[in-house]
Amino acid sequence: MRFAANAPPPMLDLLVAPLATAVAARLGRLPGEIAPLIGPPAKGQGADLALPCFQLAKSANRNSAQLAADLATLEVPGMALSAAGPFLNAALQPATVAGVLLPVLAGDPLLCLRRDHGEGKTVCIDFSSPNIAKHLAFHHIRSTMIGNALARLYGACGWRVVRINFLGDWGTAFGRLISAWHREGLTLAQLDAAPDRVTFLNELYVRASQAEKADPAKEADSRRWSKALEDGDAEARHLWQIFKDASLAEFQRIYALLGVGFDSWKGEAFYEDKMGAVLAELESRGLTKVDQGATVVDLSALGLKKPMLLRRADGGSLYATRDLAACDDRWKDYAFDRSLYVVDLGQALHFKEWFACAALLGRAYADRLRHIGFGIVLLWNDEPGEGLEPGWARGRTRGGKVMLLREVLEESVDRARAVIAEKNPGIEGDERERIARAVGVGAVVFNDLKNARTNDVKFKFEEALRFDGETGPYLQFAHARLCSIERKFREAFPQAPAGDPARIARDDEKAVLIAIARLGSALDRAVESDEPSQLAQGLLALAAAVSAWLTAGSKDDTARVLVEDAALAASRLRLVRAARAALGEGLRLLGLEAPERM
RNA sequence: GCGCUCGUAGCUCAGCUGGAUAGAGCGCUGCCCUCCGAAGGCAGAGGUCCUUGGUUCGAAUCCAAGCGAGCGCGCCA
Repeated sequence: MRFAANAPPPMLDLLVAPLATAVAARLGRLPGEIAPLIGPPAKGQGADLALPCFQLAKSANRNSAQLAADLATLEVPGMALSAAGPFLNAALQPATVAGVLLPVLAGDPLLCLRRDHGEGKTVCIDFSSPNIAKHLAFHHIRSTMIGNALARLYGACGWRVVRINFLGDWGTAFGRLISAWHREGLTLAQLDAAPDRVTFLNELYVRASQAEKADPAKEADSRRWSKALEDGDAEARHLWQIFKDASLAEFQRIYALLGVGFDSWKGEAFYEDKMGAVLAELESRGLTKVDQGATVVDLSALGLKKPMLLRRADGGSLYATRDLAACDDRWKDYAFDRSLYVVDLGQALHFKEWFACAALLGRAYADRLRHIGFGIVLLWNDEPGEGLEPGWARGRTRGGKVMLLREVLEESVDRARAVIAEKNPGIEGDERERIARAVGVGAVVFNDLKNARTNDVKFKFEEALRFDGETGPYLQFAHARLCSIERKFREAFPQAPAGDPARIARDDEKAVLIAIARLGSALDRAVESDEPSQLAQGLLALAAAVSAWLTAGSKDDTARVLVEDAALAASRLRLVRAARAALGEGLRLLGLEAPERM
């Protein structure tokens, strides 16, 4: 069983424990047997915890409704118990919840989003992995930000995290580029002068392809350069390195905007001379055979009907072999306990195959590999043509061009800047620019992370870049409101009293506390299922509770944080702090910034 | 043909690993700013949870079959 199956996380456990202990004592069971049965109640019951009594009744050979009624007579401090048919409901007093949680969070407000079950363990995360000399297209956001979020989520659970960008930096395209570069007599100065060096290389590539179609001699020249590059020719390698450096510099601009970094940039080229060993090992063990000139490995023993291709008929290497060689290298360097490959679901079979191949080779790491698949980006097509209905379609838009990640981010930042100028004209200059980036980028990133990763993402500019509803800016806004109240509190109460959890008495305040307490289990689920949306949904629930609470204060003066009674205000401020820290940390774990104003 | 991912409100999606009357955002209707930030909140209308069987005290959730959609299935990565 997985670790989380019957171990409630600390925060929520603090609330559940007294109930579990009391029930266990009455029934002669262990609290650890009862706690996992306690879950959220049905809506409209006015309860915070619920215990369905079916299983307990069965094992005690009793009627479930009678058992619930019996348990409802228990006395648990700070809780009102009631039976509703076969359910035991527990309504917690706000002050009780506050008394349990606020002192813990005062010590370390990030504790609600920290776990330690990854201590001493290492996870490798292979993500983003673009091809060089090509643009980061919009769809690259998926691998990049899912991988980034997972890296942070694992980190929050105590794992040592190795972030790997497995660059696509090898292939025949480079022979073509080198050939055209020479033919056109280009210089490094010209490349560096380009507004976008990847665009420069892209256009060179397009010209080269067209030229080759018209002239076999040029095609032959490309092939010569490809061969030279493979053979380690100094000039070819030098130019290849220039193309690679220029591409990485452009990538880094976007990674910086997204707040993403990597520990390893070893790409495909690095493994070019390291695949022979893996192939030789497979061959020497008699696991391979030759079929139609290609070298394949039979995986039928592991339930895969078709063999996997290891080497082309012309002797060229294939990327399954490259993945195996890279994995051996990572195992040697990091001795990982888990290794994630954040790659779209279209490649599921490829991963299944080479994972099986690793098992066949008896690799110790074979069962530590996980393919983290995700759905594709679909774009709305208004004019499909030929009488087809408008609808969601894979692929390109705007005249057949791929949508670039940078373009989408810039458009979103522009929109955010306009909204800030309108709603909060007091924010100007550098600060406005910084916040526009945080909000605009955050909107795009959260849109990508809020739903299950295996779903396809349906992208419409107007809808993905809106800032109302369940969006990144919605979370950021709730955070900014809390920050604002903290600022005003410091002005209004320079010498504030300490605050007392016992003064927390409102149901909407309790709802905020419970939403915070549930974040820990959301983090557990996010890591165990490699699913950032689990935390995203938890944060939406917290922000909704915060917004309802704070908005109540605009109609009802007594509901405000900043009431005249300084002791009450200070008490409520402790809740503001806890919620602000939880939201801010949750946003950061997903890879969004949490501005204090917006 | 085989495999993978899906099918929940008009649209886009949640549904905490089997629990009580299935929830949210957008859109629609009606409210709430002399403002602790309306990028917000409250209320309302709106669903044979694709179908049929099975397991179970209990199924949107697990199993099987079928229907429908998308994507893969030997020299690209």
